[in-house]
Amino acid sequence: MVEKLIAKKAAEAVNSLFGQEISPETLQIEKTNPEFEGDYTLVVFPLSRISKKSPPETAEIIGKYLVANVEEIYAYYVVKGFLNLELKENYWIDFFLTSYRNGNFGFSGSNGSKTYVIEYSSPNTNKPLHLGHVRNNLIGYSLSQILKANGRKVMKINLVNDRGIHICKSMLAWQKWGDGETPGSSKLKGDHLIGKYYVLFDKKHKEQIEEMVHRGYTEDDAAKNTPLMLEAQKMLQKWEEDDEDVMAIWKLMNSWAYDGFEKTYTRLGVDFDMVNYESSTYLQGKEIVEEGLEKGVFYRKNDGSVWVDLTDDGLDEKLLLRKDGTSVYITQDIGTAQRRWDEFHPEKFIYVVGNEQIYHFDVLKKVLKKLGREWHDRVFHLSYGMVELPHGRMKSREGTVVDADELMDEMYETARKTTEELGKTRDFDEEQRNELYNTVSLGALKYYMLKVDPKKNMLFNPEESIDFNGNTGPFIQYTFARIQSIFRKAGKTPAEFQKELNISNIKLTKVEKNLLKMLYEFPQVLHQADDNLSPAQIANYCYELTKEYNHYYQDTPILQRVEPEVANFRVLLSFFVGNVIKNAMTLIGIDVPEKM
RNA sequence: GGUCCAGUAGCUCAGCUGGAUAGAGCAGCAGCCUUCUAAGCUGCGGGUCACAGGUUCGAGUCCUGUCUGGAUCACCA
Repeated sequence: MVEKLIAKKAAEAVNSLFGQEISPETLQIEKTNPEFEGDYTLVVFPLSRISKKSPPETAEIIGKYLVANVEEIYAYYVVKGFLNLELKENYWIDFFLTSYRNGNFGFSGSNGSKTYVIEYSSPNTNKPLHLGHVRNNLIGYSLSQILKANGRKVMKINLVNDRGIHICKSMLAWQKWGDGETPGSSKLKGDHLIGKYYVLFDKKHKEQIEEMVHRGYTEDDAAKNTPLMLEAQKMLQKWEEDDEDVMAIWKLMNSWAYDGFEKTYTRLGVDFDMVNYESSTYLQGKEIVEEGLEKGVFYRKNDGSVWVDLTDDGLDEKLLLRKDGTSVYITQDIGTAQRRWDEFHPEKFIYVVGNEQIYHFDVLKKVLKKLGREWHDRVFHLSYGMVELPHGRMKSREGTVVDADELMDEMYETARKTTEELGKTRDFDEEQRNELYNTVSLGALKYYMLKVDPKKNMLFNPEESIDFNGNTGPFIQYTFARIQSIFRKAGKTPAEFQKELNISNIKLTKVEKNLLKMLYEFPQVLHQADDNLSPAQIANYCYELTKEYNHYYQDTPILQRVEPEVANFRVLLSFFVGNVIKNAMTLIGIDVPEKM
């Protein structure tokens, strides 16, 4: 990286000019603002104390030194306290020559065996996936791609919530009013069928509440004691006792849910290395609670329940085991964390879970620390914000949930209509069309959701999400497709251009240099996205690069009407840009079409 | 009430560890297809970076306080 080199040399300059040792890391090297001459900027304000001269004078002296002593630097320009350094054009050309053919430019090879465990998706088996899950899945999948690109070993885990009272609700409703309906008989996707009965339960439950309130119950009492609710609780008990009939329904209905989820995942393009089920993990963690009791970091109340006191850490007392000895949510997470540690010794445990659970993960970390697990600080909760709709939050009860499958259907339909209106697919066959509409609609959806910083709440505006112009996925896909069309037009492959490449007389245009600089940054962007666990940084980089390239494409002849030597370079530069776009888009889970 | 997060153009969002005159897209207006794909490009208008202090040569960025919005503080998961 040149920045490092410049910093090192600048430190040498300070040392030899002003007789002061200074470490290169303390120097600020930045990209030069585009409105000024130069490529990199040394901020010299802090140095004027050392030089005992004004910032511009200091910059002047250091600039002179650097041009004289650093081969790569061609010229310097002083603006106020900023020393702008221009590299020799050769530097960029060399970069181009060494990198443009590298199909994995920016990606690190595998470095070591450190595993990153990333848990995401984590659906409930009582209803289909909705928009919130979509954000979760896209973030989780993209992060794992980014981690891999940085050479990490990644273990993607889906922890399915397949037990509990909410599951019993849909089971009960189906049992009472389902009349044997199956996905096959109803032509409904399995998860949707189950969701239907979950909603039905809620409806009937509400009717009963209303009726009881009429008879003088308070709303709260009624909600806990409707015949339906009592029956659901009884069902949960039976489930825990392994009751044969209940187990049979449970297994049957869960299998429907899994079929449905599988289809949604496949369509979304996300996957997992491992699936855990809460039904088999919910008992874990109990022995660790015992251990905590022995160590004296937990305590038992008179009724037999077990607690941890986190008031010294600014939190509250937290229940770890109920008085009847059964475990709660946190108990289970303690257990699964321990199991993941034993199995993988992860470098990091990443949990992609909504920000409403910040407190829960705080507790988890603190409890692990109290238990003396030295790996407690490897637990990282990637808390993403809510997805809001123009009219407020999604609420399943009010029917304002955006269903994942329906959403993808609608996006597909929009992609089809738009594409046909533009007349882009006249020479496509049926399969090619289908593939393109899928690619474009998913590209739009994924980009729309990933370009936003995960931790922020975001607004899902249906009209904007299906927009294919401007800062959108299809905009980037389109640019990639245009680049590919250059090769079709030329009737030559990149390899053939490469053979004829002769760069000795090439003079870079301003935009070409900009493009090369942006490409040069890609590896750093990739590191940054890894550091910050932020797909949004990749998405935004893609957009910037694409915009710059479109600018180039618009007013620079690339293939035609230029001398062959120049054309060769420009075509291969385009190829390089295309490759980086494609690779970067892969990191956010988006495919790019050859033609659109 | 405690804790956490957010507040940047009419709308949706960038702005990485403090640096130069705060950027995109959408929406609005005006232009560009005998030329490599117009899902593109160019231009115009649009800002008290919630507010007030502070630190600093320098603050949208850091600190303190206030206001607004959201989340959370279950023997639910």
